[in-house]
Amino acid sequence: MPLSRASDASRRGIPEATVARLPIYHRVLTGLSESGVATVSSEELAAASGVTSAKLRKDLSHLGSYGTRGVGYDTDYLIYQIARELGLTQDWRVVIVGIGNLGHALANYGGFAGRGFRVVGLVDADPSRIGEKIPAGRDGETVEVRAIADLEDVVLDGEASIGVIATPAGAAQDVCDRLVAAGVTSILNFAPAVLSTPEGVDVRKVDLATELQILAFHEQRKHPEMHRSEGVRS
Amino acid sequence: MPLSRASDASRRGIPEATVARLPIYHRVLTGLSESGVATVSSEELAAASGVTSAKLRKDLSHLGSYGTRGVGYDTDYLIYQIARELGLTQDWRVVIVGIGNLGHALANYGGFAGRGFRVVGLVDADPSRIGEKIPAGRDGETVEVRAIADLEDVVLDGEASIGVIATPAGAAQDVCDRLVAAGVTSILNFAPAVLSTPEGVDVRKVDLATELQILAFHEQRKHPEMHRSEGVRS
DNA sequence: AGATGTGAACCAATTCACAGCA
DNA sequence: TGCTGTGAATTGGTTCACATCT
Repeated sequence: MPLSRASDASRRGIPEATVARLPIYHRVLTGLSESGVATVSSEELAAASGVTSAKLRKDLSHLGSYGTRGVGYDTDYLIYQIARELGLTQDWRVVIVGIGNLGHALANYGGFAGRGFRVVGLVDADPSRIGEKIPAGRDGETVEVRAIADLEDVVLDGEASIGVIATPAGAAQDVCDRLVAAGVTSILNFAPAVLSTPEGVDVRKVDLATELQILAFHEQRKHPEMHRSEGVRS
Repeated sequence: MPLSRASDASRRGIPEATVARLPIYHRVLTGLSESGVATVSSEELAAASGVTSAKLRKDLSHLGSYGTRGVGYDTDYLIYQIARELGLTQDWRVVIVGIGNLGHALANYGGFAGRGFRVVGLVDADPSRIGEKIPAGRDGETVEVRAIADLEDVVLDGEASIGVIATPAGAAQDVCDRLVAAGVTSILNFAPAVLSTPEGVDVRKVDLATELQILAFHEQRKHPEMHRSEGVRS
């Protein structure tokens, strides 16, 4: 590959691990800005974000050179640059499928509005929920729950490109297929199921049970006496 | 380091990336077993889990040699081995703090019971919720919501070692400190806040807004024409 | 002086490709 | 023959340490 040439650290290819941390920096910086902090050093921002300063600087270096040597980073300028890189300056239209407790929690999660995400549609399979108005976003706006049969219309009318699946596992693949067919190209999946999608559609999975199991694994290792002494042949 | 010697791939040090995938294999295998599948090849299990077969085999090799060459893996035996490695054979006692929609969703999430997790306590700061009985686990059992002031008692009485934080960001660090002081050594944090904990306490973070932002980043890259053509000096 | 930005060294994870066993 | 298990090669990510710039 040609490697293009020279300087340009920004264009093309920010490491995935870095992308996963940018939202944290963005949130921490927003908090600092609201507290009136105009400038931060990599040391300070790193500590507040729970990473090392070397990692933070390397991460930011992938976006460009936005710091000042001997001084640090301008809080608001850095917020803007990260937001731009993440695409937070656009507004992303999101449809949530499955309005149980989890879908409900997602719908009125405060962190979406103000970060470029707008919930434009809610869909549920339970007929008794249809028509229910759910507060979405920070202010008093509400979104009405519509029938699962209308899923395609909800996506098209709302011009949504992101779908959130908060249904039981059994329904997830079908919902996924329909979301994709209606034009959704990014999916956040909370159902404990492995989804298959065509090329070009991104899926991220959040699995509550998995997270607990990972914790349990480490927890177990902290208490060696509990090892149900297995195998190893005596 | 001495490397102990020979064979023993299992004891000490399963890679973190492998640990994160074991719960998926476990769930997929459970599904296969319920469908009457007695044997799987790495190819089949990998496809069903959304990974490559080489990765799957490498992952499983860290637990030991539980497959049969030319044949594959015995479904139930592999389920058991993964469960044992993850500590799913013990019962983990979990306290959930913050019983909003999210906490509610977590409390009656079906995937916990039957995987070794038992919700032994629910705590909320809202006085109007105290005393409410929430169904937890697969059967009809309920757990009563108790006051935030009782947090320490709930942890101690329930002998919980795992805490789940589903409070607003502002309350998270305080709740975390109190959980740790009461003896919790593993924490699953849903609040959008960076927690600091003493050595020896594990924290995993699940951040809904972060996940969406990562999706948005990739979504943005799919539509280059939308780039708000910035900088690069003309 | 005091911080950033970054090459170089290091470590972890993935992929390749095949030896070895049922 | 067919599939597992694993060294070797590769890729990706983190840490170190310092040259560089304000």
